Amino acid sequence: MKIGELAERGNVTHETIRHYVHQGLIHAERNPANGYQLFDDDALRRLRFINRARTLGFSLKEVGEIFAHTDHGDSPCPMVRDLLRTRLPEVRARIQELEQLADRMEKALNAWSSMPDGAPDGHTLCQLIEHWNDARPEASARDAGSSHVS
Amino acid sequence: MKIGELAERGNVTHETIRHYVHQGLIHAERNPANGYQLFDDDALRRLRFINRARTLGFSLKEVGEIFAHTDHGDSPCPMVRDLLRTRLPEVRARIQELEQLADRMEKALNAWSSMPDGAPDGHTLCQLIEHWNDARPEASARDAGSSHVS
DNA sequence: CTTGACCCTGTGGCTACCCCAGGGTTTTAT
DNA sequence: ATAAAACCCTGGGGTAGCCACAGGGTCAAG
Repeated sequence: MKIGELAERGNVTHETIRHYVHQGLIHAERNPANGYQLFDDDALRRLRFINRARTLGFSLKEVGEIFAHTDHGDSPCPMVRDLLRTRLPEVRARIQELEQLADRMEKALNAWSSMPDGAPDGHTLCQLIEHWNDARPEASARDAGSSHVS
Repeated sequence: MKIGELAERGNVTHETIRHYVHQGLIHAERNPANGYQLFDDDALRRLRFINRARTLGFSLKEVGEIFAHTDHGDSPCPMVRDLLRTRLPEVRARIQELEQLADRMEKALNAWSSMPDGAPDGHTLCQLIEHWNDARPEASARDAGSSHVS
């Protein structure tokens, strides 16, 4: 099948497939007549595998490692378990960070509802933010960097 | 002050400052003798502002827009409120996504604890993942893409 | 035989930086 | 005075997972 059909059957865009091919996750033959990529059922199987792995939080790089194990004749399952066990607490930590962020946002909105906007005076950037109580005196700016919405 | 001092006082690395300067968020004079960047108190004020804005979930681009308003003589506060009101539900949605991801991971780990690894047979990639119940029959692969740990 | 749908390569963009190379300058210690 | 340490510069590449072009060639239907 050609890239468009694979994309449709795998429920992704053709750019996604091109990306996976470029990353070496999916292999393609070439039609020598026109240079088109030709995919077989194994490509579709890999594509669907990638989709599943990604709903479990695996990165493309990790998927590549899984494929490398399998192609080498080794069972990747132990590694997969390990990865998941490592990743789960990270996800939970990320959730906590985001909950704290949501908290800060909510508190700021509440506090600001009773504050005037303040006109710019050449030294003030935004009254609301500058006079807002950070509530995290210990936090460094670099820690805060990871508290972002996707 | 030079970049190192500004970095220290603002609790960021000098690379971060170079990044902000490059993005036009912080302005610097130049010492014509050696090309070193020279920062004043306004730079420090802006840097601290950026740090605070980022703990509230604002992106650098948004900070840039806030600065543009202020530099133009307009109060950015209404925009800031709006941004936060828009962003808060997005953060909450992201939290839910991650909670669902954590759930899937946990369920997979539990299910797998009683499953054999399975040896590679040339058609199987990873038994665990391929025979795992997705539990989200409606979900498209593209939706799943946003469910990642930072 | 043309139009539209499909395919190609290659590049740049997105976020918020980090890291490195390869080189100048300034400060501090001896 | 000088040498080492500490600081500064520019510019480029890397990170994750694609998307969006530009500027083409190819193929199927009417």
